[in-house]
Amino acid sequence: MRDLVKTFKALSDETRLRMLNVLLERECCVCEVMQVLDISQTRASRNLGMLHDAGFLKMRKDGLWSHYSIDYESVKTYCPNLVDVVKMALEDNEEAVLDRERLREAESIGSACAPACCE
Amino acid sequence: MRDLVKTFKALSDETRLRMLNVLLERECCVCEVMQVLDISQTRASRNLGMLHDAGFLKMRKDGLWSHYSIDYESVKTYCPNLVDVVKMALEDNEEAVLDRERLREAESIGSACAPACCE
DNA sequence: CCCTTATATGCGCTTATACGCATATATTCT
DNA sequence: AGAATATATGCGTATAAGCGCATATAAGGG
Repeated sequence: MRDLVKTFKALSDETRLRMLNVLLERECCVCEVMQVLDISQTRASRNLGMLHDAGFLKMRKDGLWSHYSIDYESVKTYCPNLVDVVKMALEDNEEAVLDRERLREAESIGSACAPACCE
Repeated sequence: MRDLVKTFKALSDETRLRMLNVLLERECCVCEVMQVLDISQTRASRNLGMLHDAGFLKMRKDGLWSHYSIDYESVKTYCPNLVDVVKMALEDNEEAVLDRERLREAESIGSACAPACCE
């Protein structure tokens, strides 16, 4: 029960929903997330950490960068379809669409952070 | 986005998850919920109100009693399967099973509150 | 009309959450 | 080794959440 509460707490914050939204598109490093969502480094790191701690994300260290991505296996074993619920709910959401656009722009003009981050 | 946050906030509390658990069995009035979950009247009323406000429950007034039940239509239009996720997650949960047992006991020996409540 | 019962709510308190600032840690490059 | 960059974290603070107490509201019964 405590784990289930933790799961939903992780989802009950706008910043973290916006993060899941962009990570559902593709893996991102912390500095990409902070630039796409236009939030501080502290805020990006803390909230990505919370989503990771709640089992929604997996993390991959690569040099200076921490790459976060949806951990489909972990989430599925706990709450089937929960990530899909978020995805569907944000599909047509105005702010979520804008964030996904900003993510694509970052891709087309090179990575949001240092070039070495996303090659 | 704000609505989605509100939806998940409603689910990120143990009391409210326990409430959904028993209401997934059947409609209950406030005094039944407070007795099955062994919580105060204030707490029962407030948290049922929050779940109602978030669109998870519908309310039916009948004399002195307020009967709450899952509002499948409302929830489905907003977040398909979200209530099912909760139901599945709590299916084998120890505390949730105990609450459902207490609910059934209340049924077998008459309603938890005044007899007129659940005829 | 008063009393009882069920439910809702204003208020105050306690605890939890979210965040920025500054700093620590870790890695790469020179 | 020292500088630069990316990320994590301790601390203080502002805001929100949860709850109990007392009280308000509302419906029924005597």
